[in-house]
Amino acid sequence: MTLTNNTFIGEYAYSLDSKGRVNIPAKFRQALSEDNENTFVIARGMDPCIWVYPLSQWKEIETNLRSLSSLSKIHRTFVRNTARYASPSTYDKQGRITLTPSLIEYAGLEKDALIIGVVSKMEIWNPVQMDKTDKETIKIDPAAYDELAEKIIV
Amino acid sequence: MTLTNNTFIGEYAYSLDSKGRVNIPAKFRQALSEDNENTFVIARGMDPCIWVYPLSQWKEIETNLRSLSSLSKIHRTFVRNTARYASPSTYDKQGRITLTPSLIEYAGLEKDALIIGVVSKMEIWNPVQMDKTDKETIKIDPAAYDELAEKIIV
DNA sequence: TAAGATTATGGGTAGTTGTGGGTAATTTCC
DNA sequence: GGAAATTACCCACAACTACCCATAATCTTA
Repeated sequence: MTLTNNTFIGEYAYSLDSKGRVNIPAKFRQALSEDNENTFVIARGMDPCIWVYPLSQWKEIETNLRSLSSLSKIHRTFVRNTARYASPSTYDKQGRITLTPSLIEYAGLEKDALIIGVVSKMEIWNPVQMDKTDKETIKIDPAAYDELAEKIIV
Repeated sequence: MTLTNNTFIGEYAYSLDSKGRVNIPAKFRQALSEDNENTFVIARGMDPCIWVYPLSQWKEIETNLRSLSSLSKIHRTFVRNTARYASPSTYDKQGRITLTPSLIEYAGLEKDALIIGVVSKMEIWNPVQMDKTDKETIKIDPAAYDELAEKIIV
């Protein structure tokens, strides 16, 4: 069963091969709408992981970035840092995309890669780093977290 | 007699087979509206059990998740943790859904599975864990419990 | 109560998916 | 311009999953 177009949920454990390729879960590939032409855009995540957008979604981000003024220093910095490490990547016949060395280093990826669907995009993590981040999560304000849950979970 | 669409009440004892499949009670399948295409979404419950949503219900949650900003750390964490363990599952010709190993482990399921209808969704429990949770329930503030009861029970 | 239908559970099989590696085309750099 | 390195594309295999059928128990209905 495939969910709504361009929606990604679930967690998958894959491995990064010697050529810097990772598999995109079959379910995610099927969820990708036609107009993306089998292409994702990989970029630095806000957390130490790689963000993988459907091409169409990235284009929206590009549009938003265009609207930011070059006169503002914070805008310039934001646009630069967002665009700088982003790179389109089309998956091959086996369903793999190739990651850039720069992003592999940023996410601290080695052999194992955890792919997590976060609805509008996906994240690629080093499982060790994900564990570490999970443990820090516990320190998040539980009240604020519960409040969110109440709003979101019907 | 079938209740309102997408409403689940009652308790059923089933077994988990070697392939990680459990039966969905026939009554629950009949209660599922057409637009769900025989599909549920299984996810981590707030208690140590599996939550099973009708697909349409999950889509609402997804929509809500999409509204959260990736710029906020707590939002990112919330979206990740909600989507991460969720997985759509269409029941087969025999009326069974397949659970993921990760969720089976989370709910501590072994051979026996208790399926409980909790109105808008259902829960899958290890009966032993359910017992334990029942006993802890006694510790809940009775005043708060009564207050709720008065509001809800006509 | 008996026959038929439905339901719960088990297992087999064909097709799909994930992973490794090979080869040809392209790019880079001296 | 040519060698080396990189990239893109292709094939092959092993593991897994979704789908199918079979059977026994249970429920429904005449």
